[in-house]
Amino acid sequence: MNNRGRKKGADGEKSRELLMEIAAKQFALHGFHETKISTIVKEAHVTQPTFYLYFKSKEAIFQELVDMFKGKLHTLVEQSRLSSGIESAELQKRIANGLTAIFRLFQDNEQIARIGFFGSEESFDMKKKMAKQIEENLATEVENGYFHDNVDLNTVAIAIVGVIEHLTLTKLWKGINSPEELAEEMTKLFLYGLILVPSTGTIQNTSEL
Amino acid sequence: MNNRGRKKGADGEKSRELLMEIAAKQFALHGFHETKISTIVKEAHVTQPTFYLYFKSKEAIFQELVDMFKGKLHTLVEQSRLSSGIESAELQKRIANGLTAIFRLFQDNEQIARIGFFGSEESFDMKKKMAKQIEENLATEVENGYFHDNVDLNTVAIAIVGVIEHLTLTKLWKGINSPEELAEEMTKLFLYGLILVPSTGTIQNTSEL
Amino acid sequence: MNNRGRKKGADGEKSRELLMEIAAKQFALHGFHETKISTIVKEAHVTQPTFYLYFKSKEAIFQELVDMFKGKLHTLVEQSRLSSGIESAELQKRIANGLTAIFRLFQDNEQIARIGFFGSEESFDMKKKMAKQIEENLATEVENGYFHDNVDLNTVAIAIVGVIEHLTLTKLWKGINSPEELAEEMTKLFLYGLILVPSTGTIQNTSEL
Amino acid sequence: MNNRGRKKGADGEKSRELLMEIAAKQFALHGFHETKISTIVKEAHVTQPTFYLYFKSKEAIFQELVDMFKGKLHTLVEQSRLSSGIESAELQKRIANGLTAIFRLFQDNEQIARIGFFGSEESFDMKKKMAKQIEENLATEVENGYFHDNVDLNTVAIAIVGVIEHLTLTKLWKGINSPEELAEEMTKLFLYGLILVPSTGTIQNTSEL
DNA sequence: CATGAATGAGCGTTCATTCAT
DNA sequence: CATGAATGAACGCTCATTCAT
Repeated sequence: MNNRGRKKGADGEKSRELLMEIAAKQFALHGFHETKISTIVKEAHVTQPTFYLYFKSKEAIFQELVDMFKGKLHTLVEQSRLSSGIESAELQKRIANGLTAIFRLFQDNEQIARIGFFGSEESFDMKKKMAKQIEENLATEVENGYFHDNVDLNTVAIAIVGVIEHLTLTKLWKGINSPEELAEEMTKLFLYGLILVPSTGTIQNTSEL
Repeated sequence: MNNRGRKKGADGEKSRELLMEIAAKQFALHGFHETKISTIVKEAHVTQPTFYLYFKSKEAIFQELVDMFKGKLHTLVEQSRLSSGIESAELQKRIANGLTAIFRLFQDNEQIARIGFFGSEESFDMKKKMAKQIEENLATEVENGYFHDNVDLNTVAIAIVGVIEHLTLTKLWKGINSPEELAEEMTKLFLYGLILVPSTGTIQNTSEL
Repeated sequence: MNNRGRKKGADGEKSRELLMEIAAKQFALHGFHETKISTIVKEAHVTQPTFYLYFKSKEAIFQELVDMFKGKLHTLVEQSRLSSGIESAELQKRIANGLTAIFRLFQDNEQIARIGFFGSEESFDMKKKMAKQIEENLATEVENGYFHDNVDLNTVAIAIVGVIEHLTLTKLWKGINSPEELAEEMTKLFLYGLILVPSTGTIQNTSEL
Repeated sequence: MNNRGRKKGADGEKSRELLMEIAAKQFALHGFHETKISTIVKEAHVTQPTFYLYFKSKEAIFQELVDMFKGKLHTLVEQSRLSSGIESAELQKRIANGLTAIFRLFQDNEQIARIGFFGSEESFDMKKKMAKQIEENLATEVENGYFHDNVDLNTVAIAIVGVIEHLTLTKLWKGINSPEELAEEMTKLFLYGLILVPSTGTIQNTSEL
């Protein structure tokens, strides 16, 4: 006599999660405007009113997903701050570790990352904040005498974000490279540049930078 | 002083161009799907049928704008190929010039660039092709003994595209830096990296990369 | 006494059928292109989206109606084939029965018949097939020695279809004659023709007309 | 200094006729509502305003074409009345001649016939009038002792119109049979019917078919 | 005689959202 | 907890028709 009219073991929390999962996939695939509630509910085998039982609106569920990513990113930043405090002689390794963590975050949360970092209107803000933090880290390294400051640190920070972004889209999410690989390549590139220093045991042209 | 506020007998070519201009702005601002024909024609002070007098469909005008950007990019690439043939001792300058040209293109054609490079489905393709061309250039520099190949050239090329992309969005189009400035910073960064080489007249660690 | 004037929570199947009914009437009256969804839904006291709740498109509902008629016609043909197998001395009666069945079909399904037989692009095909079947029947009668073949049987078949068509439009659907009446008249006409055989003391078959 | 701005020897009467010709073709092919002014003028190499220089509206040119057919049909009827006055012993031939004339009219004026006889709202009326005249002719033949009246003459008349209509569409306009052939077959069919008179040693009128 | 440019009115269709049950 | 049924608002597009030149 219980379960009357219920569809196979309906469970509010379950439905909600299912809807979020499917919505994440759809938003990641097609963006906000091209994702249709009707598609989401169809795939979740529930009806449209059920959707509105759990989410106030299309905007609401989208924002919830964006916030999820924001949270993960925030956590990462918190942790990285800690680790950045540890003074270490192995500069390259330390930097690579930081980047690896970022790429891993993107790899493990592809869908909400797509939404939060590429599909939302807040993504600009998030990237800006990320750049800011990187800039601060860079400044520390300069102070510590590891990095020169011949290039504008904000520009460098923005460049790093741009590279992370593009490598994630074209390599990481295509399965071409692992987080570790990408992190290592990036680190080498940003640390030492492309120039081939003639090992004539003499002075090189980095001086005039 | 004639023709003021005239609706009938106006200049067709002008109407067409006006519509394109407004459409470009709208597409750049809101993307394809969120741009409404009704908005475009309202801003152009014409009615909807007038739009269809000049464009077959919403898709058609969008593609026309995308193609405009593709054309400009193609022209740029053509020219850069020529100049890249000229062997020059001033490597840094040469690279900076190439980047300056790209940033200038983006600066002078902001709207269609937004559409073609950021808003269209072809944008991925265009970036891929751009990366490919950059990779080829890098390979030449390696052969010529200017660059090392300690990092995967394709990864570098993709990184460069990512940096151009992000700097354009966050610096160039915000009016913070000029094409020349951005090009120079980028060149320095990618050529020499961030590492501060202790000028103790000794060997540097690029060797073990 | 409940449900009076209710818009929400109404019976979906009923709405669907109501829409089909009205659509049938409209298509029959004005043809496909001049029938407007707006008219249909207005008459059904629902809004346009409701229409699309039940039918994929204007084409879809039209085709559904055409198919309904095709089905009925097919069924009729199936049955008539069976009965045509029964050899009978009463040729005239048998033929009249066949025609009666056809006219009854048209009478009982006026609207979808109008659509399928007069308003659709398939109508030509259906008439052609109908003629073909009639031609086959005629050929059998010729073989059986009932009919001569002084006239081309295909022409006769087409003529019969033409007569059915026109009598349906001008007599049956105007309520002037019953299926039986029309069938009998047609049979007499096609069997014996109009000519008056001079009663020169010999037998002539016009007598039993 | 004349002809300034004129398109190649523009001549009002010529343009008008050209438009009518093309309109006739289009109306015949696609019916009234599916024929577009824009298509007509494009094919005539004139602009839309030019169309309205010669015709008040889409309805107007359509009606003009319908009237053309009505005129031709009227003329035919006039003539046939005259010829029907001539008493002749060769009944079959006389009737065939009448039908031939009708089929010829349809053959020589296919396009306006399609419009007037099949596509217009007046077509019913025209067919009704045609049937009426045929009925009168039949009545005369009955009075003259040529035809029996075992079948309702109005029904017969309508049947004849139906046959003409359908044979025109499926045989004449498909180029399968000539007016003469169709007329002869129709005549034989309607005069003598399909029945095979058993040749019980006596005369039967099927012989001379 | 003819046109380039424009429009009012309307059509088929879609989507996020909401009742009543 | 869930649904069947419905809708307001909007969108892309088309067509016959009309000015001003």
